[in-house]
Amino acid sequence: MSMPAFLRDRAEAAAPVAQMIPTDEVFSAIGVSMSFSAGEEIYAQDDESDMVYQVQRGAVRASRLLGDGRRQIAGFYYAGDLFGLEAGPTHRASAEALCDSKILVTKRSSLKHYGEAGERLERLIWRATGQELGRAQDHMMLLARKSAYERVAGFLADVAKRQGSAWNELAMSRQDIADHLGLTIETVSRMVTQLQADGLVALEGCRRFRVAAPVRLADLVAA
Amino acid sequence: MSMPAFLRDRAEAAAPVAQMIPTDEVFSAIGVSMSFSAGEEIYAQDDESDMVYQVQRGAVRASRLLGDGRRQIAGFYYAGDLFGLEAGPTHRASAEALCDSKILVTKRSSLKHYGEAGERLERLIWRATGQELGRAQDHMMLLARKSAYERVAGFLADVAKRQGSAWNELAMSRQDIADHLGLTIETVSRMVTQLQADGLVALEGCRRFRVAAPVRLADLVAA
DNA sequence: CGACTGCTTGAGAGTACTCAAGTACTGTGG
DNA sequence: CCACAGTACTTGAGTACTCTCAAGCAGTCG
Repeated sequence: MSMPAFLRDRAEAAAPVAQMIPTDEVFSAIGVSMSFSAGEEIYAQDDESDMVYQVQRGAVRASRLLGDGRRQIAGFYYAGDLFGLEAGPTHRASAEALCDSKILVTKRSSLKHYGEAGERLERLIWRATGQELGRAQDHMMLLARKSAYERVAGFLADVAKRQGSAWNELAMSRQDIADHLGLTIETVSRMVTQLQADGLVALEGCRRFRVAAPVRLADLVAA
Repeated sequence: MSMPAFLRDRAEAAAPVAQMIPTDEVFSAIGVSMSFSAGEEIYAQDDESDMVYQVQRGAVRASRLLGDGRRQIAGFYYAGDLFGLEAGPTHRASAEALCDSKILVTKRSSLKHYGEAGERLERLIWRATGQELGRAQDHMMLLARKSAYERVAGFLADVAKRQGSAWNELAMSRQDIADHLGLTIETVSRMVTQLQADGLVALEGCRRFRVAAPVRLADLVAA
């Protein structure tokens, strides 16, 4: 089964009672699949926000722009993840594909016409919103109280956990990482170099890494 | 009508169809009211999280502690606000009363036994969760990309907007503000002094202030 | 009135930023 | 297959902003 672990967990939690349909099947039964090429915008900041999205294949970043050009990446989303969940009349962030991606889209207000499948998806959406809020709180702690070194360590640990394999690919640029962590691109680069020098991670090229000291890395992130 | 604006908006959005019951009435019909004195803990970090809370009177802070004592205040909640919404098996934050407060509490999983009122409250909870996520994204932007001066300005503007009166009370200490904004208490103090010197706000004592230049303050916050 | 707690102010240190140069990938054309 | 251009990433030097440590000042409660 090719369904990633984090997706399976989410689906299980949503429907602990027997004969469940996997998350992506519920969504694909209702949503429309769209293709986006690398860098393409999926929705814009201040767009109307009655849509919900799920990454089918590829990776997505949700970014928020300030008037003077300062940028913040609210989060990265991978296959199976729901996004565009922030409420309000309009989206607070825009979303762009990091690489060529397939995205499922559905209109939130029309879910009620889809009977049980619609209800199930609605529950999945709310559950995902709650989890997203929890993750946002973790990220606020990281931004508010952690050093650059800890932030980059935390980010790499997070990517590694999500991908769950020995070698992990970074779908995003250093600039994206910097804007996610509230740092500059130079500082991110320096911290990656430092983490490597300290033997916590090993790089292969600049978009591929391996966690070399899982325990020490976990300690650093938890601290 | 003494219901604050932000609460009215929320209730209207949740039940645009005629004969609605105000948020606090829906909650008080189901929830149990509890009293907490200043500083008292409402729930602890890592407590089981099947409860939802609403501030009836007073003010609450949600805080998150790191192993080494670093603290982050995820948010402040005032009369009418729902809190404890972050998902997961346990709360990601603890909540404490900032002053003597009355708090409504209800068990999330038991809402289904309350018929229509339970459903309505459930919808309010989900809506509040979405809004909370939006606010969390705003706050991440503030933490990641704004200067100390802008952060404190943003915080005071936010408090003023919520209270909606000429003079505003700060229910929380400088330490709480610092931990919310990812700064030190000294820096918060310096920035407040600076904002005052620049004529953006006027202080009366250290817990009471007035916005002196609303437009300039708004510009600074938006920028 | 004095002690306590919370807030403000000051001086010096440190972390992350800015600006600038250099290096490594990636893709394109010869 | 290699040379070149363009982009992305890394490294370096100096600066600036916020933190740390320390002292002084208010507001509050006995």
